[in-house]
Amino acid sequence: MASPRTAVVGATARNQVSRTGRIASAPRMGLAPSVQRLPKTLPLDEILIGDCIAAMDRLPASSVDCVFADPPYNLQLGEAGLTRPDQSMVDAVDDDWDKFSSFSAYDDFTRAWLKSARRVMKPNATLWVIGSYHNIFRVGSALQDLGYWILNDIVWRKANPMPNFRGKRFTNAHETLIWASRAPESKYTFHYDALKAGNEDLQMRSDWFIPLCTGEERLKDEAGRKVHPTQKPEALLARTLLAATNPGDVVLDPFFGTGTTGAVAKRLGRHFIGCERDPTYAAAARARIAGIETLSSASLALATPKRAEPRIPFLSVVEAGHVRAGETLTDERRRFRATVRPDGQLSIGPAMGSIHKVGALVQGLPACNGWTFWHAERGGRLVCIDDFRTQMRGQPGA
Amino acid sequence: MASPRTAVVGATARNQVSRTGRIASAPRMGLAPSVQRLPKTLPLDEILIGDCIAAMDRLPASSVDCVFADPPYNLQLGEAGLTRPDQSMVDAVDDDWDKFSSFSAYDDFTRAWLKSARRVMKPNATLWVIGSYHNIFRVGSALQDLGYWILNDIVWRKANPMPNFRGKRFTNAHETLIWASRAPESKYTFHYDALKAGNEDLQMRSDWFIPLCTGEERLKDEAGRKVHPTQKPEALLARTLLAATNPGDVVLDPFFGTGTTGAVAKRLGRHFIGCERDPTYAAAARARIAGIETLSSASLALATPKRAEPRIPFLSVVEAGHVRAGETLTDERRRFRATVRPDGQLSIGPAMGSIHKVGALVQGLPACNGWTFWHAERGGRLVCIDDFRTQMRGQPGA
DNA sequence: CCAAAACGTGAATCGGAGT
DNA sequence: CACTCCGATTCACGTTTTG
Repeated sequence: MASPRTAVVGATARNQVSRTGRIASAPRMGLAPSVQRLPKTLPLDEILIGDCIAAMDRLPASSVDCVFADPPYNLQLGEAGLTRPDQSMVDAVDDDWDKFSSFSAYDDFTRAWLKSARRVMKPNATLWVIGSYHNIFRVGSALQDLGYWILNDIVWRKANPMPNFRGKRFTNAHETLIWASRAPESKYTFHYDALKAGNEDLQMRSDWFIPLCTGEERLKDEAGRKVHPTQKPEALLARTLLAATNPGDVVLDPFFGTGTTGAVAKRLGRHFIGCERDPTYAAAARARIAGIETLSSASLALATPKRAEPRIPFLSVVEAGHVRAGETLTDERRRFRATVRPDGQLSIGPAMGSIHKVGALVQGLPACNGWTFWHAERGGRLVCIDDFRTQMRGQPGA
Repeated sequence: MASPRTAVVGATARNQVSRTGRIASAPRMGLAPSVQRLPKTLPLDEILIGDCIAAMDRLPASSVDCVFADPPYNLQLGEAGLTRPDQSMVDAVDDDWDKFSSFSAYDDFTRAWLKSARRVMKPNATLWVIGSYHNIFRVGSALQDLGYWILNDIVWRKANPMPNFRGKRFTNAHETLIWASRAPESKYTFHYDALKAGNEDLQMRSDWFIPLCTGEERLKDEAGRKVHPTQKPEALLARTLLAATNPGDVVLDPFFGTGTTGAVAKRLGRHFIGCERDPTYAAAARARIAGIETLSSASLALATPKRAEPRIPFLSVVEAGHVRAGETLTDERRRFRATVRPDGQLSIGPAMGSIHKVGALVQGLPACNGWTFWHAERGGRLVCIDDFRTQMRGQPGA
């Protein structure tokens, strides 16, 4: 999948970034959000304090490559609180930021931030949202209504979920992420090959098994209390960013919290822009991210997908002498035979055409990849003509 | 959880049912739906031909214990069709019943049938709906808006999903079920202990690993073609009905199709009411259900699901921190060295790939089990990376 | 007759560059 | 924008055919 190199604003922003990942970012002067000026350059690797909708509305349009959002879940917990079997209290999410008066109010909020985010996204950008059954259906519907195009829903299967203490329901052992492009026609980034290779050469599925954020990774204050109630595991963010962004890309997180998106983005050589209303969360995030080191560019380099490699015409393979004009090619099982012409076409009887056309013709199929279909005899063995192409690609200047 | 014994109409209906599962049902005379009379008794273990909304509106209020619904998904597939890598065509769901002109039209349809179903449900009844990312967010939002109370969202993880043939997305390897009670105050049925006992004494989680409906179970016509494009596996229905209904309960399925709900209900000693528009589907369902025998009440207590052996990708081992990105792995004799990448691939010089591919490459072999070949240094000793995988398998739910 | 290989298939929102 | 052409792309099962 090609990265969206053509988006003008984003390309400009990225070109300001040095190879080391250090960039000259727009100064933040501690002004209240309402009087901050429209930034001429993107506030890269910064945390914008204040309401995320206002903050996003001040960013230039079409300027970020990806959005990761972990919005309030609109949990509808009773007043009484939940107790464990030993009568201890469960530290539930009861923060003010998770209070909405109704589904309608939550919908208004959801549509507003999704709309603001969409303006800031480049045409080929994608967005991730995570949620639970309390809010994810509202979010998904809003996404579709606003013109986003859902690419996958992803299930984060928790290795160690909180049990259901009352025995009244199934253990709530997963959360849902929605991955969507800005529009149906977006040419989004997806590192299919890298994900497949990291999954023992099988396609990565829509169900991911990842532990909760606990232990060392979980941010705690001086008293040992968790700083944020819903801190997400870095592994989850890492998989999303590895899949859907390139090194140097800009990732926007409207609900930055304690900065997991920023931490992972920095480690993986991506840039982030965070919005966070709570200065305490933002301060924790800033300190956390300062301690992160970017991995070496060597370990971040992506495998080049086949379709991005330079195109080599079959004629060049003939011209280079790997295959000779007049020679006969066959398929792997020697069922069909065709003759190589000096102009790089194949002929079989009166029919003539490209390696693909003739391959399709003899098999009676609508299409065929001639590179993998046709073989030449070399020392008594059949060699796929794609091997010659691979060989030529290895040569500099090919 | 108490079963809804108090609901008056349902109790009456249930008392008419003999122990054998044979019941004296209201006569169906092949009348068109519009002239059928309001049944005085529930049409138990019957299939009502025609539009499900009209059919449900003719049933008495507060009369069923559970609803299972597999509505149209509103897939929005392109004109072109999808080909597999071998150029054969994918047999897509292109039936008329899955065609809607817009999200708005689909929403209207969804709200209408959910509203009709809710009237027929007893106060303590629950409803299951299955869907994919195409429709499930619309369904979930509508549920919430109509006053249903979501209890869980359940992920059906498919053992053998269709792959993504173009390498453009994550393999769509799951579907989502929503389980909701009629209202927040419903005292619904949930067989917590039975499910736990059938799950190696662990609480049943919200992610279920179940194979597709294939082989013998899949209904075929004389020509060997599948009768229905989206027949659901009986194992899926069995788990929902075992969890949320009691023997003798009445289960309503507004989109009966080829009758999986009816077949499983009968086998498990529950009653069904099916609505189906297509007489061909209904006829197939009727024949299918006639061949089902109800299990003995003794064996009903034992029906339990199995847990699958987890496959753990190397990426998960990296994400879990057992192996660090950037770390060097070697073989047992320290002849070869490779670097771990954050996406779960290994790299060695310019070459890169899965643990298996790179293991094969350095040894010059056609294949290699990377799990047993590669080792990490831990406290001066080499530890096989397979040990980390074994460690992770110990986690419940993996 | 048995083992191995080949074949069929499942709710799918599944190109992109060049002309 | 429409059209042409290159050429990349699949996993787990169950069934059927081949050796």
